[in-house]
Amino acid sequence: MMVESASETIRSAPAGQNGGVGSLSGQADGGSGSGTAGTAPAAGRDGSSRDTASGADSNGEMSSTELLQFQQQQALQVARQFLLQQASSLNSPGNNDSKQSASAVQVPVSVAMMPQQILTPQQMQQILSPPQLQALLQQQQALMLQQLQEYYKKQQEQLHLQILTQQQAGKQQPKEALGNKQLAFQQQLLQMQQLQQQHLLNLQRQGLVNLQPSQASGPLQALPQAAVCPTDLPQLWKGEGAPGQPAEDSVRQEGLDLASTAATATSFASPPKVSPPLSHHPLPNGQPTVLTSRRDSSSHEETPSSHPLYGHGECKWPGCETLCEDLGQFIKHLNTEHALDDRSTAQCRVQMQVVQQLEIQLAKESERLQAMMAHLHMRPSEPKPFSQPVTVSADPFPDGLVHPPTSAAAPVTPLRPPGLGSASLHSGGPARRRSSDKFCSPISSELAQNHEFYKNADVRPPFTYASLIRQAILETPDRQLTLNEIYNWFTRMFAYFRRNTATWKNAVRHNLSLHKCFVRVENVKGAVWTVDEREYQKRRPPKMTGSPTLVKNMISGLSYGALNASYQAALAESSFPLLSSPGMLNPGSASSLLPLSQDDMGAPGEPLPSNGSSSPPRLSPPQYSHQVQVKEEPAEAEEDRRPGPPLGAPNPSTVGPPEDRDLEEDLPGEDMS
DNA sequence: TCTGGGATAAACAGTG
DNA sequence: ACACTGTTTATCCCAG
Repeated sequence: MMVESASETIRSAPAGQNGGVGSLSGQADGGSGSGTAGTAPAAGRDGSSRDTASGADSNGEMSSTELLQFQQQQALQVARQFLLQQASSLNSPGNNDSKQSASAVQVPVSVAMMPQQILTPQQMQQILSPPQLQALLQQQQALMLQQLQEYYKKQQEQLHLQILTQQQAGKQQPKEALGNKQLAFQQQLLQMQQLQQQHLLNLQRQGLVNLQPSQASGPLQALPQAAVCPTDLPQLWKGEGAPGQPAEDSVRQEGLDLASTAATATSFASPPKVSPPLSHHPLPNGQPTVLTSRRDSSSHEETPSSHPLYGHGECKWPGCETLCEDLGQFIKHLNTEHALDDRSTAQCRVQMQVVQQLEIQLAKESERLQAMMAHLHMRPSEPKPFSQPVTVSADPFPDGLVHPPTSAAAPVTPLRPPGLGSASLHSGGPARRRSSDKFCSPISSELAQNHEFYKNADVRPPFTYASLIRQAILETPDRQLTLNEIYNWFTRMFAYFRRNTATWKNAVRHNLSLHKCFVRVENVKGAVWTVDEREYQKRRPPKMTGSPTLVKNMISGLSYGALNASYQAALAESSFPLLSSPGMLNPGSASSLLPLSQDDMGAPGEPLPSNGSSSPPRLSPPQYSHQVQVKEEPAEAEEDRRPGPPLGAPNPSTVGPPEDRDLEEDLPGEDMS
């Protein structure tokens, strides 16, 4: 069974090229880690700080302490206003209210949803009952809330500290001329960046450290990949003038013009009023940190006299890591190396955007989750923690490093993608009876909807090899792929195949050879595989008419209760709109997926809609013949396949659907073979 | 129970 | 000799 695994693994390594995939690896756990870092109820603090800030505005003379507080508050306020401004400016174009609810946010929702879906098989196996599902949802929610709260807290605390330090140093700095307000804001920006980076680093670090077998998949998939990938941050922070850094470039160009920054922000939501914390994980330190001077509460393990940017004897400024013997030295370093300049500001902006993204996503997802839970009559509370503190963790797949969970032993689990309503994955055994696309939603749409999911979750896709291969081929411009390219597609599109390399390649080859729908064409460069759509459609007469069976599969196959069935159905309909916005996709995936929609639309071969509610596009094979009329010939005759009339116009009927066109293209190839 | 489809495993051959 | 590709056969499982 696993004989090949060794060599396969090695060979598939190159496939890693696809790998941009896991840019977010290792963050998931970070979420948990940071979450447990003991943060204070940010939400509450948040509100208070804002209020007090406004009140402080009227102050004329104040003590140094008051001044500090005032500045801090102001900074926060300014920052918030800025954020709001961004939100409105971003949304206004589309006349969306600054209210900025989920719909308006340009956030890769699908990605955002990940945390809710990415679970290790083992974990998912525990979620076979409604109560467990509920628990999972709650946990996920709690996690997100925690993250958000932590961000707030950190921002506030660090802002405070930063102000203090800057204040001290500011006396000797020329930039003092900037004025308190601006300085405060600058500091705020700096802090935000620092915080964000620290957080991300922390997440990543933990993600690597906490890679426990049962927590391979990651929640932080929720991070805005489309916007600023955590992995990109270091570059952004460091490589100031690095070309090819749009965000940064814009940042630099904009200089300190805050208003213009809005343009760079990919999205933003109103000051995330941290969703009314259904906090299952009540944050430990509930102190009103904001106004109190230094008090290291958050994840900073430093002593009271420490600085959030200073830890373990080194500067924690993004990409700095300069060693500083003591706090004093550090502060000096901070003021000299990370002074208020364009660079720092730019970094800050980047950081800010990241924070915004996260906040938006968090708020959005929280909102969604609540709505979902409400719909499902689930109570948003009830922590009901799982055995594992954090069921979701980063998905380290990309690098193919630690992928403990789904082992060959338990390669397949009930874990299902959000949008997938199909499939009959039986918990037992390696996905036997993988729903062929004929029984569930169209693979293309399904794939499109859950692209990110499959890409990051080590879940076996509920499609047959044949359908997957076909999809891979059809996604390419010329509808043809070499075997290796098919391999790459598999690994690129599915985390599962990045990990479980033992048999699938063999299976792919087997399928290519076995199914007549796959035609090997001798190409200049070698042999490529194409899809004979007609044959593919013939493969199996659509016995089932969709919904009934599908539903049955969904429920029985998964042992899910009605609740889960409906839940999944709901997910299938609502989640992962990512494909609707190609821009949110990773370059690679985006391009590869583009054809999908097309495929969905015109693909005659596409199976019945998963929901089955809609009228079956294809009632019977015959109906398809119109497209492929060319081949009435027995499925067997290989030669017959060669379009007799075909050559010139292989598929006379190829008028409509894109695929028909493709078919035409393929046919010539057949001749070649 | 039979049958068909799909997955898996493995043997084998051809090629570079 | 080896790796890759492609074909084929056998077996098992599942669903209809």
